Amino acid sequence: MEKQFKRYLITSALPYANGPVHIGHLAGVYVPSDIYTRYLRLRGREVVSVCGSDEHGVPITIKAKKEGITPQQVVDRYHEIIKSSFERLGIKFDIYSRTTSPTHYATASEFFRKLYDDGKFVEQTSEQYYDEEAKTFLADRYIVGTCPKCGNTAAYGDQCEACGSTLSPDELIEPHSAVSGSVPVKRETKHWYLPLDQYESMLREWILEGHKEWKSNVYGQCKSWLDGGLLPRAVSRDLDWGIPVPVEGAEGKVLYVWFDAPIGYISATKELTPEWEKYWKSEDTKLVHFIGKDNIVFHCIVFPSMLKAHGDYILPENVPSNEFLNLEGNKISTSKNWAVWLHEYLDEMPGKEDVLRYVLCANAPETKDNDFTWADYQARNNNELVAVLGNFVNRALVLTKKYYEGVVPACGELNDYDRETIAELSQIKEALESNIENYRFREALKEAMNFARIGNKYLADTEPWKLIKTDAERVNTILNIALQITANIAVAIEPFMPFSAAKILKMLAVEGYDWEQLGSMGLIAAGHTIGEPSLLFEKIEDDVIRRQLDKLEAAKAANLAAEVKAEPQKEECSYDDFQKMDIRVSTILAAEKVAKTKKLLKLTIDTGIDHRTIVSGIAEHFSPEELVGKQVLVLVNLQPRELKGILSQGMILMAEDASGKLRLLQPNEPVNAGAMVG
RNA sequence: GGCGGGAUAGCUCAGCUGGUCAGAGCGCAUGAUUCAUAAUCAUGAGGUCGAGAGUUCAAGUCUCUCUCCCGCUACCA
Repeated sequence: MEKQFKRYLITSALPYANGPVHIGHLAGVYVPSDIYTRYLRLRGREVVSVCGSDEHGVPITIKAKKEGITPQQVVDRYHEIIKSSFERLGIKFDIYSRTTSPTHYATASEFFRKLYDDGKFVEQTSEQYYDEEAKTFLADRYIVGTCPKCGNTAAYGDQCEACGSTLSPDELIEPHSAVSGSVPVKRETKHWYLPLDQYESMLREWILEGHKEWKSNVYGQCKSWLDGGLLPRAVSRDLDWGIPVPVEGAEGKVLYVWFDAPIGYISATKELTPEWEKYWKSEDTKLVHFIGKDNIVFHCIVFPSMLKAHGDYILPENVPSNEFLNLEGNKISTSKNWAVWLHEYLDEMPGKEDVLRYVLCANAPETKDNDFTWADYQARNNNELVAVLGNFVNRALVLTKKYYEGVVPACGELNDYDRETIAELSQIKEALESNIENYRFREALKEAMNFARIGNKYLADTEPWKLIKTDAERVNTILNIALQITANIAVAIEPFMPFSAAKILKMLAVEGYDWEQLGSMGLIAAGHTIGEPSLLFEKIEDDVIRRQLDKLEAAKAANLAAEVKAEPQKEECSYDDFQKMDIRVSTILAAEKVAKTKKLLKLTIDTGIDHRTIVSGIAEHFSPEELVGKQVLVLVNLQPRELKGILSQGMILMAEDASGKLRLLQPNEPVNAGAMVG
């Protein structure tokens, strides 16, 4: 039941244009998709690979505001950096477009309009915060106020960056607009929703029944969502940065970024070729989305629903999705500058494009999160690329130079060992193909390297440097085979390491080959003169690695310094204000975890005034047992609030250090419960 | 808390529908070798396959419970 496809359409997740691309993006998405695409091209398949910058969404507007420039300037800057660094690494898309392109505006608008006209959306009016002064609706991110948890006065409506809490604007104390500073009011606004629930049975059948071969992480994630039941999702936002909703009376509204971004794949194809429809609308096209695990739901649930709602489009045949790559044991973080940025790598490590491609593929997070370390990078370069691959190519070429002045000797009669070696090569070809076609690039790369391993073994076993003195005739055959293997390597590694493949071809002074020629012993004709040998890879010394590690250390130190910096003093308050707060020393009498929560503890405390219940989000910091009997400071006259159905009457006071750890505040010696603090 | 993914030699990982599946690469040790970027080739690791129980003639491979890591999710005052 394996389907036959006439052509391939490969998409790679659109990088978000609020920062450059780092090794995590590469290992997760772009290196695999490039390998796959190059392989298909080598095989002569009809293939189109599209990508582009995702340039809408709130974070970009925030970044622009922060830097005092326009969103367009932000995306222009990063689009250029991303695009050129991809090119320099040899990530070769047929088109790298962007979602601010006119074609995309038109395509996304038409797409929305078609769904709208066909009645595929549900319209719903809800209350959202509105800034009357700036005359604009406010995204959660644009509402600033005091964090109800940690007291940070600069918490955002969706999150407090000081304590990491996820918030909603309703929770903020004294919310005000980040745009004008005025107090936002709630106002009704209309939005369009895509009723995902209507596509549930289609998705179930398509994924759960039809695509059991998908990677377990992808399949599992989809199943989880489908089993949980799908809800309608809003496809529009009140924002002025994005593609305007193409409907009467929708002024000030734009397409929500996740709705417009995947359509970017379609727009890019449109820009590339007038024949774009045959890629998107014929059943004999194999559509493959390369993404990271954070994108599974959009590409497997949401986008397919959109495509289905539209009606004309095919659905992806597979959605190979990688896990995350860590860096030196820590999560890669853009905001903490804990990353290896591609454009910086290219500047600092010139000529080492393939080394990075190799390491990222060999250590790709295909089944679970993986760790990138510079020590591993160095080891793989020195022990694998230099010692196995580079060395073999060098041996074959230097021997040819030495014994035949660079003229390829003729192949004589083969002996059994020759035939065995050659047979092994075709076996590798098959393994290589099946691994790539099943998106197992790590394994495939290992197979490609086996060409060089076999070559090294062949030379060691046949010992031409000895035979040259006794049986020069035999050496002709040996070196001919060694050179054929070298040419084979150029073909086998091209998808993974295109620069090195080209370098080998140049040293052999030959043009390129087709994938189908892989395994052949007739790639180089006898009598052909090869070019000058040079080193394919060079050893990387410790000091180079040291510099990269130092750079990371510096980033870490800078971070720490920034974190330790105390929050600025809050606004002055009067003595009366302070007096309003009734803080008491209290004793914890009992503590238990609140069912179905991870962070909440239900505490029974003796305030001296009474025994009461407080629910506190500290379960990740303290076990119930260790709290019982402890004295703590409690704000007892805080307005009670219901949490998980339990009425919480007060707040335990805590101190939080830079790492986010909580500490209890206690009197230095026990005092009676109910003692006033002030 | 719910859900998903992961846990296999020092390191990075293969092991599909249960019975040569206890493996590969790197590191390490010993030997061989010198054409080659002190590169290569051969041999070796005795890892209770996260823990425990179960199904089976037979379990990394299936079932259950538990632990730890990573995500997603949840009304973190």
